[in-house]
Amino acid sequence: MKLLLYNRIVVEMKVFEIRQAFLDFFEKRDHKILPSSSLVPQDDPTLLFTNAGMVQFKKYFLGEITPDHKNVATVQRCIRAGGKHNDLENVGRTSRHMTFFEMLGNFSFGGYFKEKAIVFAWDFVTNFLKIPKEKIIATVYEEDDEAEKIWFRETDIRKVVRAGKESNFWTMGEQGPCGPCSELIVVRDDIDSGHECQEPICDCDRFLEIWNLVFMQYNMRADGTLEPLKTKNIDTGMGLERVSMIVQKVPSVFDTDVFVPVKNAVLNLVPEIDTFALRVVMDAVRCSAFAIADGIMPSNESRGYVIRRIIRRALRYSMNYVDRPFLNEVAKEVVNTMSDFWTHLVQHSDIIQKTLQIEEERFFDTISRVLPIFEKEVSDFKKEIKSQEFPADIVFAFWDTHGLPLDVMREILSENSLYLDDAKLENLIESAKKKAKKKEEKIQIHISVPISSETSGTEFLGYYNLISDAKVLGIYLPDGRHTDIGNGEILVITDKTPFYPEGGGQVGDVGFIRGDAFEGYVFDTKKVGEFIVHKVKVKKGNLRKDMKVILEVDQNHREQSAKHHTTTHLLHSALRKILGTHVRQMGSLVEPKRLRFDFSHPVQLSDSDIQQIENLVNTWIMADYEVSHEYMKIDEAIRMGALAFFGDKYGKIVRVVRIGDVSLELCGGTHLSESGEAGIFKIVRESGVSAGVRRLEAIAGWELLKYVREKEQFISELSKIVKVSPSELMTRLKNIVEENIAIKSELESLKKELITRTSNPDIFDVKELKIIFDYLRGFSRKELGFLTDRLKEKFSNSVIVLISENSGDIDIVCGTNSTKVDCGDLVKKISQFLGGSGGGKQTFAEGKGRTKRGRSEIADYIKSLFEQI
RNA sequence: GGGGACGUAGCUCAGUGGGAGAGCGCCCGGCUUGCACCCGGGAGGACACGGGUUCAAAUCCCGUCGUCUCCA
Repeated sequence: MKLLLYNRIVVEMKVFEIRQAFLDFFEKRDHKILPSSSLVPQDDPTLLFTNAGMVQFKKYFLGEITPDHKNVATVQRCIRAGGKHNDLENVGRTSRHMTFFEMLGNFSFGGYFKEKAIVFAWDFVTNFLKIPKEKIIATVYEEDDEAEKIWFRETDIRKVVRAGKESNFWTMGEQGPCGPCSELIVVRDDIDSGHECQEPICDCDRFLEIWNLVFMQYNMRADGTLEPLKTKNIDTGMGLERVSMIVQKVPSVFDTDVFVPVKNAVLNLVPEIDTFALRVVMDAVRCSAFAIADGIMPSNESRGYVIRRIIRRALRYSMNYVDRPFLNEVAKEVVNTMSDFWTHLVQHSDIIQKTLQIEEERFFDTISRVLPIFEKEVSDFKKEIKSQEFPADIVFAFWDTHGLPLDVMREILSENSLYLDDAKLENLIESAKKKAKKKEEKIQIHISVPISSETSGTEFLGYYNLISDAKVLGIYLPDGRHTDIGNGEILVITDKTPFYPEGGGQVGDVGFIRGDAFEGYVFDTKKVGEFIVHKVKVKKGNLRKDMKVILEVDQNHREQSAKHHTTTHLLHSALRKILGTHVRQMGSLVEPKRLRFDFSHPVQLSDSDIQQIENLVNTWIMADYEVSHEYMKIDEAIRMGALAFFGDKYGKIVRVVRIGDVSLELCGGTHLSESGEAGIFKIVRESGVSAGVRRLEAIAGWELLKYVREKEQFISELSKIVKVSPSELMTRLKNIVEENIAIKSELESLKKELITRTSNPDIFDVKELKIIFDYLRGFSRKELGFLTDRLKEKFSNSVIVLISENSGDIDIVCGTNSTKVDCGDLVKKISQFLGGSGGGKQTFAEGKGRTKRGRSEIADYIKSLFEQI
């Protein structure tokens, strides 16, 4: 679509227009336009990032959820870095690779199939994007005759090529929905790849895959055989930047109009930057800006670590041109240019910049700290050793321990005409990876319950009841083995139970189990599959299968857990309100004693942050909101704005807990009925889990009263000890510490004075040496050392031996200013003579004796040592 | 979740079992008045915290806290 402006200038379609044209095209053809999902896959713990348009529809393809619309189209934000699809190392090297990109996709769940999908694609690409027909080649799976026929019958394409499984058979995983696919490839005559290309699939830039149409028609069974699907699906994906590059006739994706202002921003800040680094920088800023907007903070774990690596890679390649943070400035321009469509970027603009800046500073800090140490290591190595091979383990240590980029070290080595054995380095890295992978094997309890039609799981009654009767379905030993009669410590499964099993961060309930002549204490509850397992300590009698029992939850335990669970939700909301919506739950623990909450946040919380958060949570507690829950479809819950987080495995229907109008969260836990029951709430500890993740510990309700009382008692005991009122405690303690330091130093100088005055040594002349010996009481080694120095100054060519009885110990110190005597040996002998041990260096040594001997006896011994020589 | 490193003077750090150190900065005195002036003298330390091993620990071991870093 070319627009004629001012009669002369021809303007190509902008990225914004291409995106819009795509959505309009499919909307007119009976597709529902849906928004992009987050870069964090919401219901797929196996996936690091959303890496394709189909990710949010996976459950539709698997048939787990029936979609509201048969045909849909989206523009999906995607990251391909880490995991199966990893383009990170290609970025910068080609004209088309990026870690972040937008994917245009049309989907059909049991609606249309191959024919329509192919016709839609051809129509859009040739008639709307006006890509010349003669430049387009289609590929089909080698066994898919049908697709090939459709291409020739329904379109005027010139060339269709058959290809193998590798490129043209799509699978979701080891098993599940799969099928052949067909790709649209654009031949770029303008590019000379410099080699013979294997048309049309080649790694170079000459043949550009722009659109992949997947025809999902089989289900792959675990054994690898294919069975036809009842409902066939369409899943397509077209890279927006790639297709824009063709439409706009520019050499790379980085030359399309969305990148031009970003490029100018970079060149403005770093004019000398090379093309490679420029591309890496543009990609990294775009990727990290979108990631941060979706709550992914750079960190040392999981997807946050991938973002950190992307940012660091950009800094690494640009550090030859710039030595200060600048990505955060570039990010401004990214937000500007991308927010015409991605409006959510604007509201996260501040946090994107701040996070990038912190991350950049961290990188430069690390480099400027560690690089000189490495350089010194290299120059030391060159001085001492003749080999040209620099030890791989040193390079490894600098990378592993200090995060110094490997290729930066390689550069330094080659500048110093040293080389590195890459295989050795690779070995070290591999073994470190293996070491990190090794997980502690948890003892897995394998419990098999005879599945009959009436027992497909344990019914949970605990949202409404704390006491219930139940029938025992199975009894197991702690290691999971089946047993019929239980005593001692056992695991009990019943048909129904009021006991809440550990889940969603909340610990399992405790309580009592009673039956005919039987009593037991439930000390923990867990979930295994669909069954709830009670861990029971038997107190009286035996438990048998099929026995009727009464299960009663410990009310205090449950209530106090509920206080902490409800306040956890309030805390979560308060954090997002006060710190920002970048706050994401990273972990949670709810127990009667306290709650612990981990969340993403780049910096330490200030005292004022903590106070504001506490105030807000307490305001909400005192407002006494109703806490209600309802069941709904997951997509409905998310549409309502419920907080749902990665890591939980949600089913089709989810439970949503609502607290007034301040919190809405997916949760299966047990809660209060009104927020006011929490009483009062306080954060008691703030700490860091890893970079980018903070941890708060807090308590509420009765536990908080207990906590306050403990603190109060602590202070009152403290004031009793120092004998002042609590209000004066601070000044008093400060004074005591200061006094203590002053007294210590005064005592030291007094002791020095005292020992100088007290000492009255014997002096013996033996073979031109002066042996100076004294036996004192009540002085420590430190003072003996001081006196030794004094005597050394006074007498040249002397050996000083000082002994002091000091609270039961016999301390020996020896010093000399003669080179003919070794004090270490001397003290060893003397201390052995006195039944102890000691040692030191030539000019100074010390030791300890255990048996007392008279002054003259020791003096004679010392003299005899010198006379022997 | 697992691995590695670090924490010493205001700052940057050295010190791998034997007496707490250097450079810069600071204070005092002198020499000078050309740009990191120079010379002499001085102050400043719970060696992160707690426990252990040892005749002896900044140093070795365990734990806690804080910071950095690699991997899944």
